[in-house]
Amino acid sequence: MKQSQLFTRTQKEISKDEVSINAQLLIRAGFIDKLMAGTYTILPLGLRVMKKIEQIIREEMNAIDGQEIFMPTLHPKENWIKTGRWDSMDDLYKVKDSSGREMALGPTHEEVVVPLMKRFISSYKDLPFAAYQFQNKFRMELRSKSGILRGREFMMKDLYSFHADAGDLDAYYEKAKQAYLKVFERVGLKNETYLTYASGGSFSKYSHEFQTLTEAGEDSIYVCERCRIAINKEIIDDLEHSCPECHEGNLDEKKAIEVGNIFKLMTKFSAPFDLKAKDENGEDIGIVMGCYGIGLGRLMGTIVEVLHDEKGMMWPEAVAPFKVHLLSLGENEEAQKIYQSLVEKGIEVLYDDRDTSAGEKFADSDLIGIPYRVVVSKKSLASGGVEVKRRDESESRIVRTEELSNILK
RNA sequence: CGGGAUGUGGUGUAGUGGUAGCACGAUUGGUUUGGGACCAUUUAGCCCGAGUUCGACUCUCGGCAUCCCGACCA
Repeated sequence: MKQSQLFTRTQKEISKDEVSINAQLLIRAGFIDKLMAGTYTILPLGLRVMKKIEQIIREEMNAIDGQEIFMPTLHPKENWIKTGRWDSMDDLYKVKDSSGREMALGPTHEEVVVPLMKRFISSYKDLPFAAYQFQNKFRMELRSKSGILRGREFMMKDLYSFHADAGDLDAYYEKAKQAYLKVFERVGLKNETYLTYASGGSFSKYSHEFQTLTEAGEDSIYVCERCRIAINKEIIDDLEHSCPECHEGNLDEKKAIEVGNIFKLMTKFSAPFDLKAKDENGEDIGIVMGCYGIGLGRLMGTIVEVLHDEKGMMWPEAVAPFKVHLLSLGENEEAQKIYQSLVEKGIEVLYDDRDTSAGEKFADSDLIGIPYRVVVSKKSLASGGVEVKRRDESESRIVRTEELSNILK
């Protein structure tokens, strides 16, 4: 894409109110725009990142046999009455239509997915399976904060699994756990993300969160470096301050943000909707469920919090809006040719063809944080080609133009 | 929801009970082109409402918004 055609532009300065790093960088670079506290427009560059994150998650959910669906945002009140959450969930957005009918804006989708599955599950033979979606969730946060890390409306992947018994749920839960670790590895947060024991509520001893270490986080976790796991502070006393795997007490307290969680729901939601199946003997069995969530916007924000320097963002290749940032300095015809040839080879490239100063192009390139910067100028051409520099390295090198696409493979 | 801070062009700020100024940005034109270049040009503002007052951006009250701390948070 030509940068001259991008309707967004970068900003050098940002309102002093914006103190969180993810908001500062994403807004300055034109990835997102704030509409209200906790609600953001995703702009072209930001959406490219979101779509890459989405696709990675989709591939991993498909790999554990998740079937993608898309459920509505508007939910009938009756379903929420049935689970008791119409009254008990205080961050539920309630809306009314002109006839006075009340509805909820979905903060999660058990109230939709469970009644839905009543239509399709009748036998143990229909089990197990899992369905998931990418959907905007609404939560009436009393205090949204930390840029896009805690919003009131946010994109989330939620997967629900359905099983004939707890043992089968356990097995699937383990698969989901591994799939989640894969997702966080693929988006570039492997080293900072810990499987974390957290409170399980009333139906299982512990749930698991995926916590990424960052000062911007709102949770405190205790990390066991040796086992690569952590314990949420909320349950540390239950575990007597020791690692549940190796039972050592040598734990570090760290700030972290919850980027995902997985939960055994058991029959908590299947029961109120009377979702059951027949077993081999024709007897009714209650269906046990698991749910598994990842907030996409929060994940994007977390990547920024973890991977940036004083000049801007540093996107991992897997989620970067483009692979290559091609800068044309001064007038030269070579840049345009290189751009076309890279595009023809299927390489995603943002081409800074704007008529602005070199300094501005460099600054913008550092801010936007595309993994490879390729500079075409009289100077580079005189030294034999183009200058290639990785965003996360300080040294650049001159590459002959013909070899460029090989380097970028 | 409890506490705190702040509201003046897009951003950062100055200012006085009596015509709101500067810088950056943005626009347009031109000169530039290896780290946010230069010249000219144009543009845009006192959060909202009530009160006090001859007169309120300024004082009072009430609201609203944003950010921060806490609480809450599958």
